[in-house]
Amino acid sequence: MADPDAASAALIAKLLQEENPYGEDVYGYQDDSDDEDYGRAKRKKKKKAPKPPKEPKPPKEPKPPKEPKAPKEPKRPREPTGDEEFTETGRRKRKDAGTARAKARPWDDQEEVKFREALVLYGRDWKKCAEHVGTRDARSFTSHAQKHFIKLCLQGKPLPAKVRETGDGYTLSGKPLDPNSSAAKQYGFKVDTSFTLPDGTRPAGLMTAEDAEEAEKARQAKVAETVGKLPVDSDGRFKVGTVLRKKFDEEVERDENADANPNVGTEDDDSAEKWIEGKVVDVDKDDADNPLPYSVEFDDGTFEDLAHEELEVWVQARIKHQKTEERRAWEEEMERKRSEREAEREAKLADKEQKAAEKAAEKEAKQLAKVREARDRAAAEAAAAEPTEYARSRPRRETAAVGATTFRDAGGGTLELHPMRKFSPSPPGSGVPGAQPFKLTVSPAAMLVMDLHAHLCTNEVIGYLGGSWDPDTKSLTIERAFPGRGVASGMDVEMDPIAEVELKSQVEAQNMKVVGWYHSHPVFEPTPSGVDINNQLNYQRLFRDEPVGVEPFVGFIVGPYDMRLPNQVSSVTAFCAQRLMKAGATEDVPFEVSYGLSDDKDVEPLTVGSMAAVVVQNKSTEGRVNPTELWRPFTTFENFKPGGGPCTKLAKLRASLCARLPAGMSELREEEIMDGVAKTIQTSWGVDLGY
DNA sequence: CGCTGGGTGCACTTATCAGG
DNA sequence: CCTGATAAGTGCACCCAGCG
Repeated sequence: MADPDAASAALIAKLLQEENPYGEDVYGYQDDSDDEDYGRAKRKKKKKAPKPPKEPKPPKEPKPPKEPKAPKEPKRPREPTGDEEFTETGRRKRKDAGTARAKARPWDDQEEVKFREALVLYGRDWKKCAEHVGTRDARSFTSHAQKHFIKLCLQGKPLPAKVRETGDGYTLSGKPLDPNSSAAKQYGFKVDTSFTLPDGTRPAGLMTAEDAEEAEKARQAKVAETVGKLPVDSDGRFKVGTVLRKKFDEEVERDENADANPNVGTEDDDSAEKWIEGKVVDVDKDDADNPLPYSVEFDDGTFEDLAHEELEVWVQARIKHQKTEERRAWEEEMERKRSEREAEREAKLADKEQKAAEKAAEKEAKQLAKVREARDRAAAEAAAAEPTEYARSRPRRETAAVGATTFRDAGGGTLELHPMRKFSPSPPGSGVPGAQPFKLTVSPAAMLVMDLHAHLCTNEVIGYLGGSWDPDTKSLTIERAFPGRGVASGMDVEMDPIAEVELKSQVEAQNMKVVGWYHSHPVFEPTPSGVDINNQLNYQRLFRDEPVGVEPFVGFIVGPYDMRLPNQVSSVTAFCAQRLMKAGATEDVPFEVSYGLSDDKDVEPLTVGSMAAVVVQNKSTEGRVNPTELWRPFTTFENFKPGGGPCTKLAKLRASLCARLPAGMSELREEEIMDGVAKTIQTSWGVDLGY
């Protein structure tokens, strides 16, 4: 797996541990805008002296940013007065158990309509909202709204604009919703249970309470196990024969590695230390006052008398050392397996090539034989006609090796991500050396389908991009994306060969050319891997426009669920590849391709259809995304600071696609399209999204 | 019986006013 | 301007009824 991913997830996990995004008061509830009215209305019932009403204060200037309030010490809960009972969480238990209560009455359709209207009209002014409904008081209204908001959050639907004026969060107050609050929990903020780091752990932010509990239990079990490994007898004494290691601190050179590579944790910094085995050869059991009752013989022939504590430290150190070695072995094993798979894959590829080459060679040989035969015959005839001189001096054709080496050497093709280089700032397609070889324009329709496709699968997805190439202006236009059925294998995708052919004919059926391909990096950055670069080079070669000397073919990578994204919008990068010479060796380098968006006015029915189709196409895909799962427990991640409430994958999808809709589209239309996508997911996948 | 949704008590916080 | 009183708002946990 990609290291950057692991590293970043770990980073986030750490961040989350360090600062709970919900722990601090995100904002001090300072709604400056329209408080006056609000407050006055509230106060009306208080009889005021018939003072001349104060002239309405001018709209308050935005208050100077509040000084960070001195950390309020949490108020002491009232002293327990005796027989009061507390919940496990420290709350006082309710006393209303068994008391009579108002009859619950479901919200009927009319009330529901009024409810929605009220939110649109009055936002969080609950009094006015309740008045608008007419048949409910403010308390009922807020109760209903609380749950309504949570559902909107789950579905990724936006709050009404008027509500957002007083806060983006999906709570009554506008603060970010806490997915672990019991109010939210019962509405099923299910944490993505499939997302694990390469070492099998989960980032802290994605742990459920149960997960965390389990992890803690496991940790404690491990501690117990470690302690249990101390080789002591029933009296707590080290046994004779106990194997120890001794650390020779004086020989330890603080190696530069530790400094040069800060990623090497302190846990491993004993790698440079020297260890030597030793054995307890005698224990002075008789004299309880002897401070150094243990006689130890080390493998270098030295003896030492030691205290119990020293031995314990050493044994613990030894266990720890073994652990790190185990880990190292595990990592090596993983690496070995990975390269094995890689080699296997490459061998397969090479095999394929070889077979193709053999076939081609065979064909060539046959043709050659034919030609030879004809030539020999002609020569024989000529020789018969003319003396042998010509036959002997006639130029001979070297039989070239006809191994169609369309694939590169095995040196490339790793799964490591390669940083992309940038073209020179000269205009794309200008022909200036170093400039981007063509102009690239992408339609929102293509972006929508690509992004949607990537959001639907936890595995990598793959597809083609159809459009046109204008050699005169050197502009490449991508009009539509054609989602393929991917055969995902780990981090690498290949397209089902049959689907590939189908897909090509689909593109052609719409009078387009294949001008690019796309794939996704579900949870890591959209930077091409060696395999991606390889693929791209092969494609480029295949689609080369020889007369113009340009390879009008571009690769897109979509990164939908990278935890590091600053907001909900996926990152999408375009790249092409070049083979460069470097110190006599070739190096294949990805270049970032800049692109513009065509200014469509609306989303055509055809695009809506494509989006529906890709949803349906993936309904029984193995790595199908669970849309109601949490993508991450926060919405924004700016300057490494998590912000906002929980974000489900559905919310992520909606928001990301929304950002790709043609500019200037009405909110109503946006919602219509997004609701359409969500509903398609709901019906075709058979999941309840509450739409 | 478990799930869903309406309703409410508790323990606060926040905004505002009146009186000093 | 400060301060205490007070109304209203808030988050949350929990209760309860209806439903499949």
